[in-house]
Amino acid sequence: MGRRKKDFNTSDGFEEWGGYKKAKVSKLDEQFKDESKIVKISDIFQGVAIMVNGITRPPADELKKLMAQHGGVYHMYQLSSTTHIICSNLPTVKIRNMGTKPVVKPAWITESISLGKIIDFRRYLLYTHQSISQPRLDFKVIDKPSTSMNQSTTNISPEKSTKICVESEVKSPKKIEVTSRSTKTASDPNFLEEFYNNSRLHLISTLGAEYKQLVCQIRDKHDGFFLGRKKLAATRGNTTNMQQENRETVIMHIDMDCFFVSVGLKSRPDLIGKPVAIAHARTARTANDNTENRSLEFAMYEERNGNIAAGASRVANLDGRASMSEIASCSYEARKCGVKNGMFLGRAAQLCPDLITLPYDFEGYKEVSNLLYQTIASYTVDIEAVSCDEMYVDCTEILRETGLSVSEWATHVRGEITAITGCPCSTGFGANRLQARLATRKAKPNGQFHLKADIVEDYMSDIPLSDLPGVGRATLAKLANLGLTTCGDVQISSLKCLQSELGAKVGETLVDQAKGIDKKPLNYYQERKSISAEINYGIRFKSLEEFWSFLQTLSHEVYNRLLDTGMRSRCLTLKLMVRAATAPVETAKFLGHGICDNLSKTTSSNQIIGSADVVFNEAKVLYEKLNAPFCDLRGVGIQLTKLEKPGNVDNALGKFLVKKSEEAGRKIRDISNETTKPLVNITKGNAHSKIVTKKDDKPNNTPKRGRPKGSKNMNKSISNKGKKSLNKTVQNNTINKLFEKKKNVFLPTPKKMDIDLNVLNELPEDIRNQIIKEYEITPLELIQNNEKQKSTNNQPKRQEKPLKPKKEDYSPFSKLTWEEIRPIIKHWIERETVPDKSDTEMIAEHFKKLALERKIETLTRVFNFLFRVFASLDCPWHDAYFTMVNITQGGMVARYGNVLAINTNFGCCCM
DNA sequence: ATCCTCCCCTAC
DNA sequence: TAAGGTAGGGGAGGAT
Ligand SMILES: Nc1ccn([C@H]2C[C@H](O)[C@@H](COP(=O)(O)OP(=O)(O)OP(=O)(O)O)O2)c(=O)n1
Ligand SMILES: [Mg+2]
Ligand SMILES: [Mg+2]
Repeated sequence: MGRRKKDFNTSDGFEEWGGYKKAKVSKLDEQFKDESKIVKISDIFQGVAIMVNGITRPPADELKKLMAQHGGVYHMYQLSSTTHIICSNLPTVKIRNMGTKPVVKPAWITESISLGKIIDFRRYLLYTHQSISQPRLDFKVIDKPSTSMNQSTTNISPEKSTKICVESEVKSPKKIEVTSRSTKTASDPNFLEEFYNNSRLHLISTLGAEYKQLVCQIRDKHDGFFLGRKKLAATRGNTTNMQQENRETVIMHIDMDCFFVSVGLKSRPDLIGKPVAIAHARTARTANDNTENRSLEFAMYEERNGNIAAGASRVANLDGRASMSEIASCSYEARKCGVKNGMFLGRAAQLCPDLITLPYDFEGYKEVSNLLYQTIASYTVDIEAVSCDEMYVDCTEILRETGLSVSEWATHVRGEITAITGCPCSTGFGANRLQARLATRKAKPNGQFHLKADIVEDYMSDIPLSDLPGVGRATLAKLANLGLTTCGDVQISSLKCLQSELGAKVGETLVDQAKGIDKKPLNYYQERKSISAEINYGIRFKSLEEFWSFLQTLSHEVYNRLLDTGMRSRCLTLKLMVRAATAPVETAKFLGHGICDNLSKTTSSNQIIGSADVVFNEAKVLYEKLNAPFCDLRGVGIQLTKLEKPGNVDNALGKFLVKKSEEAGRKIRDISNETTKPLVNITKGNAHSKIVTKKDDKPNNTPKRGRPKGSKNMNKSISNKGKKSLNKTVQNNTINKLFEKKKNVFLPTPKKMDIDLNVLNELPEDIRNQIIKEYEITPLELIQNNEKQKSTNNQPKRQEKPLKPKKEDYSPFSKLTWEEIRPIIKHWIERETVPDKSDTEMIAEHFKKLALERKIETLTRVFNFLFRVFASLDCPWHDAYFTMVNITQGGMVARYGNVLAINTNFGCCCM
């Protein structure tokens, strides 16, 4: 308060900032080596910038008044072209957002400032620098829990800060050296690879995804002969049961018992029957005490999660030396003491002092998974993969053909799996997936159970809600608030009440579930809707460059995964975990993310993402928008959505081409929604079998593509691990190859056009649509067929994918001349009552490309034609025209910095 | 009404 | 020390 200052004061201790504003980031750390400067900055403690780029919330005047009320000092401060308001010297600063919109946050404020929310800025210290490439200012926060300086772990550059902290408190620089040497963070060059080699969650995610993919492939390639099933039927030797009519659908759920542990015990039979857990840490106590960082974080954790953790806190009773290594899986003996999968080892050891830990064996898990799936696939392909140790199986056919009872079948298949894998498993049976899963729960460990229809109702009422799939801790807490703990409780409560608490959908499914009803059929073809890579461990960036570098690595990773799936994406989301404002800088768990706010931001251009560089640049832009200081990042992820098969890009166009050939012209969208059902029918249907055979005759057009260089491959894949016992189940070479082949596992088998398109046209409409989808017949292909076989061989798609990803977007038009495209467009407008947005955009993208290629004359002809034709159409078409004009002009501006003269005046209401 | 964005929740 | 990933379902609330 001793400081009186005027607006726009650039002296007064703030010169330091002026000094930094020209500094390049790379030079910053160097500057901070001069510790006197740091101290000086710290003198400006409790400063807060409220204004960014001329927008102040609350309004400057009000802020000024507030400052006066609280005895603080108010400055307005100009730096570069940006104005900041600084409020400083306040023991307490609380500001209520009085504006009409949420505050435009300074970069370093991680709390969200919603309307009316009061923010406590007390703890912030502030300094700033200007980053190299960005015109905007970047801030860092220096956390300052108490008024005295000695506590503040100045967060300048971690090495610096640690040093300062330690010197003032512990005076043991030696320790620091040790820590900084052995600490490997995401900033290190090979972090990602090493992380993936050690991440169980990464392993089970990718493995699970591979099996989902594999099931699709097996189904596509399968010849309908199931060796296991045949053998089993033969041993039965009778066919009497086959005559049993109308057998009801029987769903089986099968799941390995404490999967990781069981695999581990294969090489440690001496530990069978003992409480065992799989974790990275060997012991439950760490060498160093970390009480200091933990107490605050744990307190915050309880505060944030207390309501839902309900006494079962993850961090309960943990002290400074309890291991926070996570238990991936624990044996049933350990579970008796209350140990659970996912629990921290330290906590588990408290519950179960005799707990024995075993290390991971990733290769072993892959091997057993593979054998599990192979075994089941020798009986049926009606499989929905759930994860690497678990699946749903429609057993109706098996039971019918072998004439076994459910329990006989269960005994048989469990015996076989146990024999082959060396690991126990459990199976549950029921009329739907829910019943099957609940049956498995009862069966475990190493058992089987059939939840029969006549007892379902009774059975359900005693089931705790926590057993229901989809009901987790948050839902459970809400239900507990309503006084509900069992399915029986839910059975007698009102739908309305549940829905208002849980939401419409969840409430509805819960009511069904409580009665044992599950309307969701098994899904054999699980289509990817998103692809992502995220790392929330080891994220500690010391400079912006480090972050950029990591972001680039991650961009490549996620883009490579996209290539692996053979899909394209139009939408990118950046996901950040940012240290919560009051959370300690050092996390309780070593290199963990600690307590964070989760932020995400999505692109909206809707353009196809054509390269890893595009991913990187988009992610960069999004990061800037999220306003999170790199030093507070604790997790980074990139997610790609709006996925489409290259065939589907055309599908947009395909829509009208398909519609064209079926005069009815019904909504195609339905097809894509019910991808599974019709396919099943087709597989069984007569009309289709011919085509299936054809397809199988010629499986070899599969483009081979390797992973671009840097990608890790260690953790990957369904390998030929399970070979040794394979002959037992050998039945079908094609299928076994799928299991062995690690290559192509990710690829959706590009089924080659070997179908006579004329035959296709004679099929019933829904089947035809399905085939078109399944075979990825591109409109281009259809076009070519329809318009007299142009050049069937130069399919541009797919082949461009390999090692060097092409930058430019794929367009089915790219190989066509305007003369060839014109009749297509004519056809389009004749057949469609209303233009489809994606069709419009696809066409427009082609024109944009022409602009970028400086094909001005062509463009002129194009738009003359379009204008003439579209003029006679109604407003939706005019809109489509404008869309095309706009997108094309985008290309013009990019190439020439100027627009092309195009007639846009239809003299119509929509203008 | 319907879509989009930014979350939160759940499962393995 | 520790390796807290990945995908889908769904809701709130604003934009259209
Ligand atoms: N929080 C978790 C949950 C699971 N897994 C891994 C290890 C498990 O062994 C495997 C399979 O998960 P399950 O849910 O099937 O659990 P288990 O197989 O271990 O035990 P259960 O007998 O209950 O199936 O996934 C994990 O790493 N972390
Ligand atoms: Mg299991
Ligand atoms: Mg499982």
